[in-house]
Amino acid sequence: MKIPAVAISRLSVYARHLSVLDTNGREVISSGHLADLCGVNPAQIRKDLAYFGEFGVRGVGYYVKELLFEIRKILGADKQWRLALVGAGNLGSALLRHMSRADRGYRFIVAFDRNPKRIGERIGEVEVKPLDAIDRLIEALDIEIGAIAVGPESAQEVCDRLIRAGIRGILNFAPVQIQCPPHVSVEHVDFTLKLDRLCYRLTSES
Amino acid sequence: MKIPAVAISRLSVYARHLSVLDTNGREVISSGHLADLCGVNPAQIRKDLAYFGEFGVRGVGYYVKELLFEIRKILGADKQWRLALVGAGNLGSALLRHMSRADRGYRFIVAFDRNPKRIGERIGEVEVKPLDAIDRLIEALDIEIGAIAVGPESAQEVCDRLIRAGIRGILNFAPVQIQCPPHVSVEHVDFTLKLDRLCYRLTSES
DNA sequence: GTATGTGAAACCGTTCACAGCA
DNA sequence: TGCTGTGAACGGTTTCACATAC
Repeated sequence: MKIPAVAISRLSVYARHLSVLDTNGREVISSGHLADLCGVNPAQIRKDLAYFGEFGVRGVGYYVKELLFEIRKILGADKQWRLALVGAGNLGSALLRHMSRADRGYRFIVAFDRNPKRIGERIGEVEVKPLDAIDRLIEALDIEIGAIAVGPESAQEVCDRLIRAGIRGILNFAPVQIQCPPHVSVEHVDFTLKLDRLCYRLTSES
Repeated sequence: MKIPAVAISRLSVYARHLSVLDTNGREVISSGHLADLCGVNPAQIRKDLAYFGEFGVRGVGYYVKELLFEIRKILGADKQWRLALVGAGNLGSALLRHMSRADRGYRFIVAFDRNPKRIGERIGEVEVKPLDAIDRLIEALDIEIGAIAVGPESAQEVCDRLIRAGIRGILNFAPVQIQCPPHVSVEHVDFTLKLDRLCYRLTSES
């Protein structure tokens, strides 16, 4: 069955709120209450969950711990993912430092950069390696996801290189669309598009 | 007429490609060719443009310079927007440095931070001010958009403060939904949601 | 002939409303 | 009684197909 990508993002949001609820000692929650917290329709939550099975108890609701566990399993968040960063500039190094103190399921293992001055530098918990090391290290370090934080002009080249090295998941921060074979998944993160949207609304609504 | 937000983001993408085409000296382009470049359906481009008027010539296509100009006008990208950053940590300072060398229509004018150690520091082209200065400076500096790059626990408070100071557009990098009155527009940028999506696909497609 | 602009059709995601079960 | 799970209705976006204009 085909599951919409937005539904997956909503599951992440549900998981975040469930995690807080669990920490607060809450044991059971209804779709209605969770929907209020997440700002969505109750039926939406039930439909999203129905893609994957039946996790609730009729007349009662969902057991917080159990549902959180199940959603984590669905999302693949029940393991540690090993990431590599390409491009240790402003954005890239911010990512490294940001994630090094995150207790989540994501861990940057290594970073690559073109600039010789940065090679050998330590940022957060990782060391910066030259681009040529990609082919060797991606496999040796068992990296599963590549984050691209280089300029738009070299994003495609870096992408090709990562794929050649065996990467199947790419998080692209460069403001360009990237071409990939179908066995590779790409997610594009581009806050300038969001900024443009904001400005459009500020322009048109006044 | 109600225009879908995704349509606006597509206009941004069209504009990017048109800009490159223009630089390369291209004068005319058809929806079919532009669609190939942008990875969308040709009818999609025509429909998106039709929300705002008629910009093409039948049998010919679109004049690149003219269409680019019109889209920029629609998006409100024909002016310089004045931004303020709240939260000059890893992500925040990366944003400042990143945007200070961007020749786009966005300019960070000032940054705010809670941490006394950071007050007075200069990052990129702006100086870090204390949070209390928000109320006064947002108006004095004629800031139109606030970017929130603080932790999830203080995002809502910062948001309220910005709105009280007169901000009508917010770019939220904190991984929480934010409550706002209807006259304020918010865009949420959250790469961890994208990362979760990636992991879901890597998990389920194997 | 060629490519736009646009009603109609197809598609997809969301919400409703209620049957089913604790 | 109360809340989940789900078929059906709804609403919105994308794509098709063709009339229209250069």
